[in-house]
Amino acid sequence: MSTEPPRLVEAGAQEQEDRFADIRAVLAGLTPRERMLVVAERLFADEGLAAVSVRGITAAAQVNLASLHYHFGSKEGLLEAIFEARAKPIADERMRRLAECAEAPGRPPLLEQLLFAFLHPALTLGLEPRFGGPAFARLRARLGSESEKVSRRILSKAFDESSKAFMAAMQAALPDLPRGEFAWRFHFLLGTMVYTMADSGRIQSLTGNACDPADGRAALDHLIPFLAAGFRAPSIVGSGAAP
Amino acid sequence: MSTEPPRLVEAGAQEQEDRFADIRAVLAGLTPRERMLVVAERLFADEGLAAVSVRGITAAAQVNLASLHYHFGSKEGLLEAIFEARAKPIADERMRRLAECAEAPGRPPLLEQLLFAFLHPALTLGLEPRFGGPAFARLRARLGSESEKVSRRILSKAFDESSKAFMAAMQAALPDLPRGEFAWRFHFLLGTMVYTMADSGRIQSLTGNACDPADGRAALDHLIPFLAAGFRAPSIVGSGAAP
DNA sequence: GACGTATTCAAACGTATGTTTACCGTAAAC
DNA sequence: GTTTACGGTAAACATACGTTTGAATACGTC
Repeated sequence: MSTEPPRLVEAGAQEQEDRFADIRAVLAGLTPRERMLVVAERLFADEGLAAVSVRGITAAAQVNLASLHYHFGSKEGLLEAIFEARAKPIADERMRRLAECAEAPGRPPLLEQLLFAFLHPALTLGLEPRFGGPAFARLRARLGSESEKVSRRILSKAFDESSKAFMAAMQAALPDLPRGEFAWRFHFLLGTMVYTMADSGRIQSLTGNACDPADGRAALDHLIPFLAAGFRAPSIVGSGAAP
Repeated sequence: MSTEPPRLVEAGAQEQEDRFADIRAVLAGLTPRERMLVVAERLFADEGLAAVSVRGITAAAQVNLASLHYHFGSKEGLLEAIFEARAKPIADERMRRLAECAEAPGRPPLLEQLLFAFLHPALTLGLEPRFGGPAFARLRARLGSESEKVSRRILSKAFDESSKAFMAAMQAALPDLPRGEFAWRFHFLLGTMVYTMADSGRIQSLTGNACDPADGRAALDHLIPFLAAGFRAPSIVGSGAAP
């Protein structure tokens, strides 16, 4: 935000206390293209899209500046490539688990089963620490409040299909809930999920680390009963108790 | 993200289809300092902190470039001034309503009353359309995923006191809920609130405008029963039903 | 070994950035 | 009537930005 202190050397060229020391060994075994993907994912998640420069990315990935445009065409192309690599597996896994729910004997599937199938991939997949932990989750959360056009298109492309499939299944599991009410509650579901993935540090600051949103498993354990109860709350527009 | 087409004139100097046409008349009656506050709030909310330049702000506010640094010292100083002007009223109103809840005859205050007192100021205050609608709400939501140091400090300063007060009161209204479980659920509450304030357009894209998060009153009506049910869900760690 | 494609590289291009400087105009205070 | 303080202005400063260029290198194929 404020003017950076004048760089002594070419921008981003020096080591700057290597932020990727923890995965330097992993990075060394990757191709330049893959290195850029991994590094940019984490930098975007930590600093925001606009705050990260292509020079910063290429320096951290230890590749030449022009390599980024050679492989991805532009900074935005790099972002799309990250989503291609990370979001698709999550969406695919969601669809796979939804199919499993539908095939299970006791139909229609329980609300809790659907919530788990929807949330588990997002909150735990791609969290392998060898790739720098929950970087993609934070990036996805951040994209929800970025520069509109770009991010909205990318999120739609990545998640619309699986989200809509789950909305239909959950609606079927809640036959008494009016459509409008259900839309609001699904919106709230997305809010808890995205806010957890963002791990803004706010709840830690308020409670002194009483809970840690980065712990995807714990988050799920607490989130599912909370959401299930919310979804099953009586509707505020003519409830099922109408005469 | 991609390189903007080359500007014909000095950056931001031309009209560019005046994005503030709706409040131009209001702006004209304000001092340069106030104009910058109002304009920057909306631009920050729409584009993100890093994506908005001081030239863009000063051009839109129709003040000289150097005026921004004269009044606020820096771009970051301007952001803090916006929070000073907008967040304090919200936090103050929260505390006022909390005191009202505590004084009411039927104590302890109902969970729903506390939720309303906490959420209503955030979701409806500062939405006066004369200042360009829910700009501050979107800005606050966006700040939750911005460049860490800056935003975290600003959010803490603005909201820690009132949030902690409400946590204590809500905990008292839920005597059977373990502290750790409550922390998670308060975190989820923040998620639904922030995501609603962000109004990312995601739910509209998924449902075809079945609900509109920018409608603070409707959001509250749906949010409070949802959250109350979630908070009252049985605890997953030893519930009250223990022998 | 020579050819052709794929990748890497150093350097530059043009422009945008946050911030500072030094100079004007105004209007109340003495 | 000069001083003082405040707000506004144009121009410049230094550097960061995304992107492009054209030559150099690697590499598998014939």
